Amino acid sequence: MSTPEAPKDFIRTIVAEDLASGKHETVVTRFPPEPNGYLHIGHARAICLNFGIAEEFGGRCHLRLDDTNPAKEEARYVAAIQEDIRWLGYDWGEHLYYASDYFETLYQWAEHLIEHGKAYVDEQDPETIRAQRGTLTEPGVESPYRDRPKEESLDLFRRMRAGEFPDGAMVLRARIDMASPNLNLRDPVIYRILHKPHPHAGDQWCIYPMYDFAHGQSDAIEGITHSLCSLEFENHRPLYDWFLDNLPVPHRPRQIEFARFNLSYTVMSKRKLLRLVEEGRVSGWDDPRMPTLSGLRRRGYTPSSIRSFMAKTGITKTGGTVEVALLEATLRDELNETAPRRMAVLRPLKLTITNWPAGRTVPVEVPNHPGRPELGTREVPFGGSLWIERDDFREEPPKKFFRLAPGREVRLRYAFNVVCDEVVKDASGRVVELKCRYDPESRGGGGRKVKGIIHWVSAEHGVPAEVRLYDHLFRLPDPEAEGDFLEALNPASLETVRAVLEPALAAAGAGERFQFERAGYFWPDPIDHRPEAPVFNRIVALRDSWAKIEKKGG
RNA sequence: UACCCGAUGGUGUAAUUGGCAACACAACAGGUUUUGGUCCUGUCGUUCCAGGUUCGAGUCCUGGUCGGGUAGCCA
Repeated sequence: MSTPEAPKDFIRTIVAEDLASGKHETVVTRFPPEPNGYLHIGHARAICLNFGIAEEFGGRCHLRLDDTNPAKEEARYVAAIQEDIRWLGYDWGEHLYYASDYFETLYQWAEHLIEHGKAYVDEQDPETIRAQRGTLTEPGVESPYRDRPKEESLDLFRRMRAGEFPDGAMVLRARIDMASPNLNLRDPVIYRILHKPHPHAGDQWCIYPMYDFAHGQSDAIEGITHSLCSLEFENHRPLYDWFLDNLPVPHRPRQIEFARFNLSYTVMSKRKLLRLVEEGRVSGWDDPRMPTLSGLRRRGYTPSSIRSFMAKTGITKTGGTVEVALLEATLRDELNETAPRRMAVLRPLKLTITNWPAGRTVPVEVPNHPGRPELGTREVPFGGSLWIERDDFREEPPKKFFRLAPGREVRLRYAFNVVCDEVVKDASGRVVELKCRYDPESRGGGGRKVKGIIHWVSAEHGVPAEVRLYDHLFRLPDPEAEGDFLEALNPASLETVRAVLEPALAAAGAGERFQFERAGYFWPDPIDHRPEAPVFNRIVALRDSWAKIEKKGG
């Protein structure tokens, strides 16, 4: 399942070298999400990287829930995380781990540090500890407890575990260097008291290790060779290595950092996504406009398009913003190849053929994919009463508009040419119907060549449906550029229309993706669609060069 | 005026590790087409700056500029 043309990035280069030099016999990576929220497309990069490398080099990739903080984590996220990773196409086999399963070992290692004079219990309150940490330009101040006898620290630490002290009463700190220019090395807190049951470990702990004291050690326990994380952990690497240097770990992993990525027209932080959900700006974590994997899945994105997108954007240490246009182009590329074509009228306008024999219906043979004849054809019923796209008619056509207008001729795709003779309006002046004349000689493309070709659905046979037209959630490339990102929300990110589908679409099965000709790629909404009440989502629109021409001319 | 990291078209990545700056997306111009889709062709760069080494520098050296990260008992 490896993604084609995967670029050889600096991390893969390191892995290849470590394998070639014999430093490692096999590569072991891990994807370590904290179960405190839903996975988004930013996580997909880490997933594709870690699982991708394991796959390409014949190693393995572990799924590890990084659950060291019961105050923020919930068991319900674990299932969602697994579902998202599987959906993306990756499998951790039996290698499902929890950092919390290592708590006992971690605890023993903490005592080991104390016994070697490399950790101490600090009874100062959080404010004092913070004040003593110093600033970016000034060194910190040593805690008065820093040099207390190790026996005393050991006793206190054991009593911390036994639950003798309330939350915040004291912490265990690594004893490193309060003057280090790297703040992470200024005697970091490694254990805190938290009288809170743990979603995975249950109620056996009331002290919990901090990330820094858990991550590298977990890597070591699992035999991880390359521990890949995002750039913001770069400053933590010296600490990561310090623990490995000072603990009797069974293995030596290496941390390598890569740049996180940003996508234009969206936000990625869990906090902001949560706000969208909580304030009801979207329908939930799986709203098709959300950059979450569950949102993209519901929207209709294919996992392969996301993997391929990740391969195209590559892995570097340069922070940047990828244009959503690339994601969309990647999806279109795939769907153009694979999606069967259908006709659907999104904003229906009645077209009546005045010279069509009353009550007559003829089947029109239509290819399922013009570029792939092997996909066969289907019959679409054609009659004298049709729906066409409202946008395909202009009473006063602008320059370069070559669709229908009074007196103009267009081809009804795969069927006949028609000329518009009369425009019918209602009392308010709104166009409600076009009366046209068809050319019996023009069937299937015979007769005059015309510039305009439009799609249609027989009014008698068409199936009404709700169609949800999704657009970017934000109207600015960088929603957080200025002020509140909510002000950048795109008011038109969802438009729901009452459309009419060609009959064949009524039988669409779950998971089937189609191109609605001239409109875009669509699929039945996985939750709301029912055969008797169809609901389709627009996954992505087709490129629309007429819209560009019109925008320029207007 | 701390420490760490980064800088190549509008965007994201390449460049045989010192040898003609390449690919994709976007934009623009044209061609093909029973989807204004697809497909095809073309256009779009002082490789952050200044010096230096070299026959030759995106790549090496020195200095600078700009951008990002870091002061949770979050991860």
